[in-house]
Amino acid sequence: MGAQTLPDDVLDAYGIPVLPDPASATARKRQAIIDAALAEFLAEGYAAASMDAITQRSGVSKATVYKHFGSKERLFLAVIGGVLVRTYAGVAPGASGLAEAPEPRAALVRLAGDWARTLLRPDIMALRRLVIGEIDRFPQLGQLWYRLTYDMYNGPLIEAVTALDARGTLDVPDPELAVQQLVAATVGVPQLVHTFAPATEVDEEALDRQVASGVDLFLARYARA
Amino acid sequence: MGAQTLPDDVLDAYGIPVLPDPASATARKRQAIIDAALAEFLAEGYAAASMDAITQRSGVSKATVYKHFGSKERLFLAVIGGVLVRTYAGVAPGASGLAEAPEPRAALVRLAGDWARTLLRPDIMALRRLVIGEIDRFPQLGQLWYRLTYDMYNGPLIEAVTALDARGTLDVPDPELAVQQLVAATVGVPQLVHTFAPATEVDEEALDRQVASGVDLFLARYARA
DNA sequence: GTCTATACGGAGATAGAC
DNA sequence: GTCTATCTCCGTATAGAC
Repeated sequence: MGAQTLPDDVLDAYGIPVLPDPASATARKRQAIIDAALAEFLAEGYAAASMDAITQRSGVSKATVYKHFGSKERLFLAVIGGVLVRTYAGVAPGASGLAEAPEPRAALVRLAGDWARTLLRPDIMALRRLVIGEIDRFPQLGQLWYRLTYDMYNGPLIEAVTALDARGTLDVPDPELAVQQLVAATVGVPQLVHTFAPATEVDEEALDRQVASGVDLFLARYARA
Repeated sequence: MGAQTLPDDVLDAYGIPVLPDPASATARKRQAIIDAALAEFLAEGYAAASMDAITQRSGVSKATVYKHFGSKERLFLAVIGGVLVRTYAGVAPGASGLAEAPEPRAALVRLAGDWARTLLRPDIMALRRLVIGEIDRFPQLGQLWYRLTYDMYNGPLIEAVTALDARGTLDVPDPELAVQQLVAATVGVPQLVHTFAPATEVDEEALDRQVASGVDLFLARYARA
């Protein structure tokens, strides 16, 4: 039933022993633990997740898991924290070009749409639910999540909105609040539904309509007349 | 250390035995279990909550808990589901008078402010985090939460907005979406922060500003010119 | 570093007296 | 209905050989 441990040295087609770099062998095991732990934590939550299950999923022994990570708590922080950073690093739509876009409305719609499609991915929604549910036990993860979304999305958007204000395209007295409203009115609307009804499929047509309408809401208030 | 069981029959000042209604005695124990379970689940989450701890907090025996609720799972559903219903029933700011309010903006600001102050209560935020974190295990609670907020808030608001549209005060092509945007732009903004940073105190001044600005956002788009 | 085997406690749930 | 005492299993974590 359980995954078998593969031998670290095998013979190639010519009978030459293939000796893997020992360092990379332990690195592979470490990665296997991380993958297994992530799957287990996402499926069961922190408390119900079992170190035995993580051990079996990863194909290493329990002692190895503890040699690498010390405790369940530290394993959780390492895995979830790492996933948060890697997930957001690999996503990055970036609001960079926004301030120079010829058509601000189209650029905002595309940007918010990309962001919404990312955040609504089932794996990211599941991760978000896990982090929210464990925030009282692991406040660091809540801070990390919030800072990452802020650094990656709100921050650049605030700069872009400020630039558009200075150029006279927009009239935004409080850029930070305005960006929070824009995000809430676009991404926040479908996200709320999918937070409480995870099984619901993302309706692309409805999503486009919600995002576009949210951007129009924003522009109706903040576009210079 | 643990709470002691109080005798069900005591003597009053005249030596007359005070015989409590036996039915209400078991009802009181049932209530004690519910209170203890709620506290334990909120503090520890579902999986980490211990039936032993609930037993000790409530002052009854573990067997009694199981006689009443059968299993940990059913206890959780009964307690959290009950709290959701009771919480929302006891809150109900109600959007009833909105359609007839002389000044729609002031009425909307007051309504959204009341709603925000309710949802930002630490106990309700903690309950919300718990429900979100356990949604993969207990989808019923997610549905219940969403339906209750909808029936109590979004639904009446949609009716009010539709009425204001018919009367010519507002121009709202999609009332459901517009109400979702209004809620997101007002309540949703501070709620997002407090979801990921539970320790943060509610800043009344900032809250008033956020709510008022969200209403203005809504009206800038949907008020008839 | 990695394994097998095990220590040790606490979990959910129940039996049987009253 | 309520209690005390207990069953059984699974949890995290570690000791000691290789």
